[in-house]
Amino acid sequence: MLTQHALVAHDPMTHEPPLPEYLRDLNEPQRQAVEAVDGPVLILAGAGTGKTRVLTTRVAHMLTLSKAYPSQILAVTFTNKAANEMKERLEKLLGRDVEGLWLGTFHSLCVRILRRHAELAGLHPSFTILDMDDQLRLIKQLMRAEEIDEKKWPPRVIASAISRWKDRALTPDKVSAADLKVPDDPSLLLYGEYDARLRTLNAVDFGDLILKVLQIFKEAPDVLKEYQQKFRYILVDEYQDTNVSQYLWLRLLAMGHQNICCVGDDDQSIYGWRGAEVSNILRFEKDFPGAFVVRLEENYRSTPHILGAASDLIAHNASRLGKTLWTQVDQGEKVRVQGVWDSEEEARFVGNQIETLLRSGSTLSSMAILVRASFQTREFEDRLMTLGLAYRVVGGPRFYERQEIRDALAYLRVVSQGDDGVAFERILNTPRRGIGATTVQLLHHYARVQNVSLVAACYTLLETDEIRGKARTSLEQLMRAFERWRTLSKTLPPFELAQIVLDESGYTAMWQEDKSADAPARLENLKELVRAMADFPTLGAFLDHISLVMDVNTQDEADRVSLMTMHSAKGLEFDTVFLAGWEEEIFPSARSLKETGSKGLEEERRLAYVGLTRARKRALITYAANRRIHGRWQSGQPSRFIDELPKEHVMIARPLQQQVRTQSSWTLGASFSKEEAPEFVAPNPSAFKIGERVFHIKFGYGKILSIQGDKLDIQFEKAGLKKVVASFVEKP
DNA sequence: GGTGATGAATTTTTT
DNA sequence: ATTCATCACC
Repeated sequence: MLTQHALVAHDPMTHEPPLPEYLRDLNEPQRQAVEAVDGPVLILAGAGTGKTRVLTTRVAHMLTLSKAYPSQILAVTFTNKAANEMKERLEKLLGRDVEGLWLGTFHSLCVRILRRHAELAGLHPSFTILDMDDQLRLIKQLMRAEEIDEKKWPPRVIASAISRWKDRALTPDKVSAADLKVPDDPSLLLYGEYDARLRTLNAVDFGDLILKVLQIFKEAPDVLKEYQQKFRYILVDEYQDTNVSQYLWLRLLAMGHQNICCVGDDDQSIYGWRGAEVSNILRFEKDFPGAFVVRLEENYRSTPHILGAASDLIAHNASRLGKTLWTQVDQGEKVRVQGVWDSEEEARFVGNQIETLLRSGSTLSSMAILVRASFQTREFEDRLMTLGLAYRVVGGPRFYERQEIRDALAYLRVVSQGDDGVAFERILNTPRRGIGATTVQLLHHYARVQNVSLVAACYTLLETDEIRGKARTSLEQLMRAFERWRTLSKTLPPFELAQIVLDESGYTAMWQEDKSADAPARLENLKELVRAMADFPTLGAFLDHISLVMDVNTQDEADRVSLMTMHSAKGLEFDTVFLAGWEEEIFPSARSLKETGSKGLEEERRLAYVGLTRARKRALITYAANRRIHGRWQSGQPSRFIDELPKEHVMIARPLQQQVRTQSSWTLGASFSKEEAPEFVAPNPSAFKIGERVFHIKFGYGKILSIQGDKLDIQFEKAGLKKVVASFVEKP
């Protein structure tokens, strides 16, 4: 079925069968992991040990040996990014396109299966997929109907409880009321109602995608058998991140042949809070007796100092399988720890370090600032902006989660699926067309009583006199518009239809008339949405795509510093990594400790491990004595993780003290008393003098009028008087 | 039914 | 500090 010529190189010196070329570049454990094609295999792949390479090579190997057709291989990842990367690298390895491989996220693969067998799960194949925002709306509605106090039971908390149950494959009937800690906890009641509501809406949420397929596998043995036979080989990436449902799903599929290969790293399990079970990877050998376990421990990414620091840190965790990363590269720099006065100074310090590195020839894109929580990126953004350094925030608010995009999509969902009540309600009165809460309530009431969709209720009630006045005319107009758009959708390409819908509905006009500062950006986003739709043949295909891929691929090649949380940094690497905000309460996060205790602490520590191991050459940890939280200044202590770092791999600098402080304002932690003097650049005092002639990259030549710290007032010859940052001007 | 003011609560991480 | 919800008033 396949030719091997291109991939096999003969070695005339030995009598061994020739080794395919792709195998020769692997180290011994990697090669073992690739060649153990049959039976259960667990690959414990430490950070930077060539995990993706092993996975892709393994698939290539199976195809080369004609072990299976592409369509008989199931490869599961957690993110769409990982799936795409795997596909690209596989095709590069094989030198051709691979068609028919079942490669994707758990969720996207489940959609594919579920669309095919929807009726078996009590769904129509056109079911819609709700995202978190939809879920929350729905739960709020149910809570209002039940008159449950939203203050006492925040809908977000209820939603997350439901999701956790689904992660653990617990349907409402399997949860016992005794599991609830507080007696009047309405979560379980709402879970039941929520699921019932989803059924009438012909909708599923993310958790359901796995759960419904699981249900089909259990209730329809012939369907399960079909897939068991179809997928002769199963590969799973990031196995430490699987939840119980996903685990059960995999077990059912692998039950017969046991040809399942899971790759993961228990030390990088950082998604316990959304249902991931480290125990899945810890007990793999019990689940699949006789499993072949390989450890990938040779690290190709970081220096020994970085690995040493990370290894000692993670050794403080009790529940782990244990690995020792090693590397052949030279020592390099020690991991540095720097205390600063407050979060503003932290941003200044990191900014200065970046500039220093730039001067020594580093690029911006070789650096990243990693934080615990996304709100921490803000101060760095401000600082980088001031310094005129290009940056990119990775994993921030995502394109398809923006309000205007979700509104636009709601219109399209109603056009595509006339009975999508969630979407319909969203845009019923957006833009304002005089359909207020009273009317919506009326529609809801009727829909619930008659057990029909919101849209159907709308049609029926329009035939009566229940709705009058402005609401009536608006509603009639809207329904007619939808019918027209629906007709158009049969002939027009999706992006043209979208443009018409947005214009005729008055949605575009709504933002055009909006005078707020972000209105132009929103209009731009809407244009971008229409552009993105051009790649899709049908509206349905587009909607399915975006409900799973909530982000747009931005292939931004520009040279920028990356700014992100440690969670979103997983899988990435940079020459230099700044690890900011290593303070108690922040990192480890107080909330994490409060909610899950020592288990939470271990997960935080793994997060620290992930953060550190992102660095190839340099890691610089900072902590601030003071930080503004919710607008209030609060003081903090250095993170316990700093104390856990081994002295031989770390250099702890004396905290920077930019201004004179009273002794009470800043006490050195016990571990910071015996340090060497800071050897890095402190925020540089201005090297300029008043009256000096300087050059600014944007404003040209000018004369310094006054100096305040690192800020200069300069009278530019062409640009006039400006206040600029000292680091941005130079002596001519 | 819409608008604007006031007051409270919020912040981990995301497929 | 910002955002969100509720309430009084148009």
